[in-house]
Amino acid sequence: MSVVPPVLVLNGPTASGKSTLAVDLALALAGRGRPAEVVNADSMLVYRGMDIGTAKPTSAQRRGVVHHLIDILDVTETASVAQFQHLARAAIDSCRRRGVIPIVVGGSALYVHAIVDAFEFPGTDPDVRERYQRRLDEVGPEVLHAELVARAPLIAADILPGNGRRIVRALEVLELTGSARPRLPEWTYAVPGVVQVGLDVARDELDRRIEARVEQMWADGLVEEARRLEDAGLRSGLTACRALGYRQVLEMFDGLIDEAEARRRTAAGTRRFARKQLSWFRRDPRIAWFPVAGADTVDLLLTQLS
RNA sequence: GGCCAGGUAGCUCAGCUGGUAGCAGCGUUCGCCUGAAAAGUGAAAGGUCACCGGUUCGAUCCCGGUCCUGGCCA
Repeated sequence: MSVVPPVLVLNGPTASGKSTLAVDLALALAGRGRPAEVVNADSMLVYRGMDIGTAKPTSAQRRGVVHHLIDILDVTETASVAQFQHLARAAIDSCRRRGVIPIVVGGSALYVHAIVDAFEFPGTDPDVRERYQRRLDEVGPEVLHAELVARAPLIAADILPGNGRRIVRALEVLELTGSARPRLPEWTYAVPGVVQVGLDVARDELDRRIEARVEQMWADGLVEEARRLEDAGLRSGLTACRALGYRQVLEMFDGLIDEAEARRRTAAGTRRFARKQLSWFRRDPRIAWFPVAGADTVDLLLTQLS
């Protein structure tokens, strides 16, 4: 019998142990004659050379399980949700055609959302974007927001006056399509057979893990890695240089803060990031939550797939 | 032991010699989120103003004392 394999989405905040669990699960599935591969849905694992600071699973940690969409961009390149959506859906399709279960490991909630749900992006134009971006730099978000109000009050109503980024994009979309960007849809899967689970970790436990992880990154040579990437053009990119850890180390290179402060801010920023991830996950009622602690977690997840 | 500066939100501090404190920064909690998302953004909750007594209609702010912290001098 040839049934189309399900798509398993593994959600969870940073440092919750998603990557390891994904491999455990893939191996367990393979052991039952159901091959599985990992599809990365983390916006920073896509960068070549960003290994330590992103806690990218090493080839040893991957234990032979195929991982998709890792190391596909240089740090000078700009990642984008729309592009990622396309690539991830292609990877998922390729797995399923081969009878392989794709395990999507989600770090970036928007990415997961865009991959799995009915999500369409209205297009983009670098010149138009650039123009509004420049204008934002000149006049500030409030003025630009007022201009948006004048041109499209309904769209403007959804965007707070302080949020320059979204104002720029709204103006870009308005100019390109002549209409509002599509509203966030209801939770409707665009891909069949999706099963979403989440890893639940107690808040204080999560904070401890984050602290330990940052400690480990420094011990493993994050500063040196950042130096190498700086030589490779990290600063000239838009997205990669914003990654937690790297951003703080760059500030350190600039003499703005000392090393202890860079480390402290990395941990603090990571904690905040984890909270943002959680608030995003909370919105999605389709995620089934599992405690991360138990050794039987893999078995629990297997029952979700049968 | 003496002198000086302080003890205000979880932390760092602001507070015109009196009318029951600050849109403060950081942290915390919660929300928003469609081509940069590890990004970008909004809001809320936190205080017996060290303690005791006095002056006053009224004291975080004035007076006396106590305790604690940091610095200087012995």
